[in-house]
Amino acid sequence: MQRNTKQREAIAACFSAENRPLTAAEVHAFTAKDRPSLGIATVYRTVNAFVEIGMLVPVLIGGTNRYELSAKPRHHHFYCQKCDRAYCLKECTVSKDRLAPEGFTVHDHELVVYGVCPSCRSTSNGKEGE
Amino acid sequence: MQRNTKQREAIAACFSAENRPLTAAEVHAFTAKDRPSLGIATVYRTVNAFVEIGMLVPVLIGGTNRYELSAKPRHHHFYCQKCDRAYCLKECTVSKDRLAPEGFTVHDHELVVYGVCPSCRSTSNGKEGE
DNA sequence: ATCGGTGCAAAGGGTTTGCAGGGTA
DNA sequence: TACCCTGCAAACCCTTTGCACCGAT
Repeated sequence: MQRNTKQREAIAACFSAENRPLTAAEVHAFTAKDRPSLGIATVYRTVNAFVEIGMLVPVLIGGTNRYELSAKPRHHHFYCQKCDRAYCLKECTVSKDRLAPEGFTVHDHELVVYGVCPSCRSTSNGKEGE
Repeated sequence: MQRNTKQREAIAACFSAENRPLTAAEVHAFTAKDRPSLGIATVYRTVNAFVEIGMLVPVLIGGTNRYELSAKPRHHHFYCQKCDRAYCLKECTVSKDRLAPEGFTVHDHELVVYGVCPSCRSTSNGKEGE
C-alpha cells in the first residue's frame, strides 16, 4: 500500500502544474525549490511507482525517459530541439488502420513532432529554465 | 578527410545488410563475427562520424540510439517490444499541415508504431522474460 | 511499532573521451 | 611519413539498487 509523503506530493504536483511530459531531472529541479533535500533517486523510485499504479505513463522521446499523467485523452507530443522540453499536442489524428504491413501486430503508436517551441522562438534563448 | 579501414567497411556493411535502424550494440555484435577485436568505442565513433558526413541518420526510438542509412525516402518505424528490434515502414502517411498549434515551428516528425514483429510472433522467441 | 519511503552512495547500462600504438593515404 | 583510426580503459550521464534511518499509518 502506498503512503502519502511530502516528497510524493511534491513530485505529483510537478506533473499537474506543468501538464507536459517531464524527465526525472526536470521533476528534481522543480521540487528542489520546496524540498532541496529530495534526492534524484527518490524521484526515480516515485515516478516508477506512479507508473505502476497507473497514475503516470512513460513517454519515450528525446533520449531521456519522460512521464506524464495518464488521465489524459490519447494525444501526441512536440519536442523542442532548443530547450529539450516536451509538450502535449491535441488529440491523435493518425488513422489506425494499416499502420504496419502484414505480419506485424500493432499495439500502439506515437507521433513526435520536432521543432522549436513558442518560448524559444520568441526569446531565442536556448537551454534555459523559464 | 576520412580513411577507409576494414573496421569502417564492416560497420557500413551492417547497415546495408540489415536495412533497418541499428543500435551500436547491434552493430558491434554483427561485426564481432568477422572482426572480434573491433571495440564498441570504435562503433560509436564511426557511427557518429557517418552521421556527420550524412551517410547515417539517428533514429531515436526505444530508449537506445539507433542509426540508419540516410539514402532512403521519408519513412517511419516499427519497434518490436519483444526483441527490441526496429524496422522501417513504408513511406510517410502523416499529413504535414497542422502538426502543431500556432507558435510552434515544425522541423520534422517521426511516427513510431509499437508491437510485435513477424519473427517474434511466429516463433514466440524474442526477449523472453515476461 | 510496523513497514514503506527517503537519502546517500555505489553499482549498472549506454555513450564518450584520453592516450598510445597501428594502418591508410 | 603524417595523421586519422583503433583498442583499451577510464570517465560520464542516466537510472537503479543496497543500506540504514525516517516517518506515515
